[in-house]
Formats: sequence, C-alpha cells, structure tokens
Amino acid sequence: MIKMNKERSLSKNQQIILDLIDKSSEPLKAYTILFNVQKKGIKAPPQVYRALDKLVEIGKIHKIESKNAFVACKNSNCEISKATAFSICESCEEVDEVSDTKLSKFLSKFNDKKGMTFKRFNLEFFGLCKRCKIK
Amino acid sequence: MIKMNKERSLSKNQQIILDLIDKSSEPLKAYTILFNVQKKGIKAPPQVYRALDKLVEIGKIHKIESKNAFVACKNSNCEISKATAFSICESCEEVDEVSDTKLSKFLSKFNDKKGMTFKRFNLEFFGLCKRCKIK
DNA sequence: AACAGTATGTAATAATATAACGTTTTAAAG
DNA sequence: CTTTAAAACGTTATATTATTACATACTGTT
Ligand SMILES: [Zn+2]
Ligand SMILES: [Zn+2]
Ligand SMILES: [Zn+2]
Ligand SMILES: [Zn+2]
Repeated sequence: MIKMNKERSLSKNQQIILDLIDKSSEPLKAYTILFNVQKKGIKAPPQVYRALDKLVEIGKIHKIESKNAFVACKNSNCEISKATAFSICESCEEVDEVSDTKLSKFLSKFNDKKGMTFKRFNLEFFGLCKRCKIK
Repeated sequence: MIKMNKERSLSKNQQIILDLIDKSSEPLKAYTILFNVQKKGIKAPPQVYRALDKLVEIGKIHKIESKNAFVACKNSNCEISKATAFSICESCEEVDEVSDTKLSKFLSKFNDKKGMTFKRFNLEFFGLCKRCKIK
C-alpha cells in the first residue's frame, strides 16, 4: 500500500485550530485554544488535543516543551517535526523558530558515543531578546 | 552524612529527594517521587516541587521537559543547568545525559541571527538505543 | 454496499503543578 | 546571646494540563 497524497487535507477541527495558532504572535496553550474555539463548536479538551497531536505529527505546528504551548511552523522546508530549534526570551516570553542550516546539519549528524541512532531532536535556547536586553 | 567540600548543603527534603532520584535508573516524575517519600514524611506536592525546583536550580538534577521527569546530573562538571543535552530512547524510554565537548561548545557559542543573547539551552535527542535497535 | 481508517462529540477522570497561608529552621550580624 | 532576614517547611485547597473510554459519523477504497 503506497500513500501518495503529499498535501494532506486537514479536517475541520484541525483547520480551525491551525488557523488560530497560525495567526497568533505567541505560543498558545491547549486550554487557551479550547477557550478560543468554543464558539466554533469545539467544546472539550480531547478535541483540541487530538487536533494538536495530528498537527504536530504532520509538522504544521511544534510544541514548545518548556512552556506546554504550541506555535505554527514558520519554516515550510523544516523536516517534519524531526529537527526543531527555538529561541525563548526569558523576559518577554517571545518564542522564535531558529532556522540555521549549520545548526541543523551539525545536530542531524551528531552521533552518540553509546551507539544510539537519533531520528529527531528538539532544542530550546533561553536568553534575552534584543529588545529586552536594552531595558 | 558527609560533606567535605564547600558545596552548599542540602536541606532535609532536598537530600531525601535527591537520594531517590540519584539511585533511580530512570527519570522520575514528581508524583512518583511523592509516593516514594511519603514514608519519610514528605506528604504533599509543594514539598516535592520546592525541592525539585531548588535541585534543578543548583544543577543537581535536570528536568526532561518532554517527559515531565527528573534525572540526577551525571556530569559533575556540567555547567549549572545552563547547557543540558539528553538522549531519549523512544522504545525503552532510557534517558542519558549527553556530554560531548564539541556539542556543548558549538551550542554555547551559537548566535542567533536576531541578536538574541543565549544564557542557557536544553537539547533532547530522540531515537533508538543500541539494544532497542537490534530487536 | 462493505470495509477500514480517520475524525468527531461527550463525560469523566488522571496527572501535573501552583497559590496562599502560617510556622519553623538556619545562618549571619550586631 | 539576641535579633533578624532568608530559606525551608507543613498543610489545604485549587489551578492547569492531558488522557481514557465509549459511542457515533464521516472519508475514501474495493
Ligand atoms: Zn518548523
Ligand atoms: Zn524579550
Ligand atoms: Zn548535568
Ligand atoms: Zn531503548
């Protein structure tokens, strides 16, 4: 069985939730999402979490683990959720997806001494953004 | 109780919880810890979380963000919670602290294009460990 | 039409984490 | 030895994040 459809079409709930995350300037938490889509008929946590799981799986969004929050992938050529890196400002909480070829190459090629095979990584940098440094 | 160097001495609860994490072969979750120290008089979540927060702060343990679990630092020369990297087996869930000079140098020197100053990073690699690859 | 896979709606509950108190211990200064 | 401030403690309640379980409906393929 070969799957050919490259451009999977999203389901209704998936699209609603992706739209919300996409237009947000900051990472959104699951229950913030829930609150904001209740008027569209998504009323319960499992509906949100199921859509989030799928969107993460297909690489449309990423989870910021240290914040339990979700951002849209800004990086259309980013390998599907396999190699993610973020910069997080500890003052204003701004989150950006880092896309740096050297960085992702270095990490994708990185080999463990213990013979482990890496299929995926997630990297979170913390610090102060340009604006917050000035203050 | 031995403390001969100028290291900060831990409080009673901190020591109990560090001991438990230290002798565990796997990351421990907060409520697993709570359950296991109740016989020692630690009865409520805040007691556990307070000790965990402090232990993370002083670098004795690290939080595995993708698992909401805690491991002891195996790397006595690791910069205090500033530069952490872990390998996580997706099959057996084994977690190891990666200590690789090239990796930590590369990441500590990494500079954002947007002018952000990084003070800290956390990296989590996912894949299959040696044993799980064979199966 | 039959089937398999995916998605949905809903209720209940589990798991993770913090707020808000007041009290006690610790360590350092006077 | 007192005073004092910071850190740690104990306790109750509550907030936040995430999953289980089950019944139903939609999707595309044979
Ligand atoms: Zn991305
Ligand atoms: Zn900032
Ligand atoms: Zn360490
Ligand atoms: Zn394994």
